[in-house]
Amino acid sequence: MRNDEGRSVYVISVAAELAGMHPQTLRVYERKGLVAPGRTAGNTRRYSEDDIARLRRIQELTHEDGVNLAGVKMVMRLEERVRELEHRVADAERRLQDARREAAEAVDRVHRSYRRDLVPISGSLVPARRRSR
Amino acid sequence: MRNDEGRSVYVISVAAELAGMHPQTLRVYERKGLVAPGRTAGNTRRYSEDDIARLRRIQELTHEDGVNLAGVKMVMRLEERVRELEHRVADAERRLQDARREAAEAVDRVHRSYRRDLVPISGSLVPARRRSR
DNA sequence: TTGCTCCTCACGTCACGTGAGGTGGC
DNA sequence: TTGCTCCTCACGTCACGTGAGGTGGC
Repeated sequence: MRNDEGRSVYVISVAAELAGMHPQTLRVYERKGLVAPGRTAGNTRRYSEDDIARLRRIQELTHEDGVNLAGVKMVMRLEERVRELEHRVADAERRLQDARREAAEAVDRVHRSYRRDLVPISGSLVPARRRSR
Repeated sequence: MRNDEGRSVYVISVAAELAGMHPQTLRVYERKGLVAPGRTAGNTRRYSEDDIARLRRIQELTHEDGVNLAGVKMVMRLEERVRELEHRVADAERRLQDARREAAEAVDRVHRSYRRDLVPISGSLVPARRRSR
């Protein structure tokens, strides 16, 4: 999803303004591998929303945090890794919940399978099932 | 564990040599909050093994990766976060394995509890238990 | 043609490492 | 006393942003 080209709509002057940067700076960032805008057939850069977001993050890191470009590159890679790991933690913990619920249900099913076989007519020692349904 | 002081044994000149740095540089790094060696009663810095490892990591980041000090600080914080998250993922997945094994055992226990009560004498419809034991 | 784009080169500023210089306690 | 430690100040180097200058295609 969101891998559609054609969303790369902003020409460099507009992208620079949106990101609060000098157009020349955007060219430098591309040369250093910090951002990779698309190109038109005529070799003109086209910046996507994601590119703009990335430029804004670079702006934050350099201006507010004082990180240089080598640092920006490494920080953004690490932030990506953190996001991925946070996702994996959430996923693993969700699967753990599922497994525990499923385990309780499995035990319950086994109990019921035996009770169904053995105490269909008379009263039972186990608590009565709820009336409804 | 390993929070024992007293392991902070290296004086600044030795620490600098171990880390491959100028002593003055170590003082600068402390002022910038990149490393926090202990101090003796006489106000002399004492560097621990952990401090040395940290200094070596800073050396790598600045010299090999070209990251500046603001970047180093942020990168090391993120690397710490990554380690923590990797630990949490491993932990969650281990607990998932445990839960699944425990679930299978619980179901098995329930089966056996009924079989013990009901079919102690005659043969049974369920497959025979393994002979051994 | 106008206003954009593309590029390279150059320069001012600032961060960083480190040397100098002077102090004080084992 | 010697050799360390502590500190501050200063300076050379390098990264970075950005302006200048010249080109080419909608």
